[in-house]
Amino acid sequence: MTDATDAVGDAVRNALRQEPLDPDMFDPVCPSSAMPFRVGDKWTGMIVRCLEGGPRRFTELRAPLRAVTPKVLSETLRAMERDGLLTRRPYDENPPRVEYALTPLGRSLIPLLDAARAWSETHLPHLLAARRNHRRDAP
Amino acid sequence: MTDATDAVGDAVRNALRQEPLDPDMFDPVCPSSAMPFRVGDKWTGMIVRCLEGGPRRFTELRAPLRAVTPKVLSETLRAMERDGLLTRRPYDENPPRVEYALTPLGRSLIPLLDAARAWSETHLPHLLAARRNHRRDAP
DNA sequence: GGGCCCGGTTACTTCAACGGTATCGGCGCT
DNA sequence: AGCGCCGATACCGTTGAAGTAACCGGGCCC
Repeated sequence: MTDATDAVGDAVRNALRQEPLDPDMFDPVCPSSAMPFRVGDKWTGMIVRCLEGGPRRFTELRAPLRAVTPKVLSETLRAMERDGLLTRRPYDENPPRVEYALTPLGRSLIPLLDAARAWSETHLPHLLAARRNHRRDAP
Repeated sequence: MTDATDAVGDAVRNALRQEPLDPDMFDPVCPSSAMPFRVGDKWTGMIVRCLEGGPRRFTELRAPLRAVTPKVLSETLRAMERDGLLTRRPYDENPPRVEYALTPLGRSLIPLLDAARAWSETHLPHLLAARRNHRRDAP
């Protein structure tokens, strides 16, 4: 039996903050290996996608970015903060809580990511087919 | 990424066999250091721009891409050929002549490059300013 | 026969990104 | 007392892209 304050807290949380990120939101096969473009560092584009729906904390980001180690995630977040793509906001609580949120500048990358994804949906199969044929033609 | 596209462009170029590429068509300061995205390898985007107006030969490409060494240019071109982004066409002449031309797949990247350039024109100054401020705030 | 030109190739080195493992500090819980 | 949570940081190793320097083959011209 949950008590009323907890229910309110959950409601607020769900209003301000979304459902957990899908751990499978990124296809482990596709990313940097095949797509002929990249936004920022290896993880930048995926982080923007994760923050698209609202702020997230460090460990929330680790779920969908399963392969990323805390070191690399921390480095990438810092670089993005330095470039004004996101803000880092620590809360004085315990256990510690830090929230990362996109700035308008960070959000401005979203159309670019959309364009890249659209390109991939249309053309990436051609690219991969060309790659396969080439291997067959000139080994 | 600055370039030397002029609206007069394609018709004239295709009819007359184009003018030499402008050796200064790429800003040596801007490219990989600042822009938060890349198309393919370091040089791929610039090569697409160079071939946008029609086929070019190896040494023609070396003029605008001043920093590129023959090794890297050769590697990049072969990777792009493998991926179906361009075709390589050697002529049986002498001195040897080889022409590289974009395929439709390669051309399909142009809108993406345009979007990236548009982003840069609008937002890159903000990013650079944020980077400067950050250095000032937390040294 | 000794240059030159074009379109490369080969061998070696450098450098930054990325990754792995281990550890920390502060607090609360049992 | 000891453990675990969260958000990191330190140290070190690997990898792969990129750069440097030198050379090559084959015609052509002097």
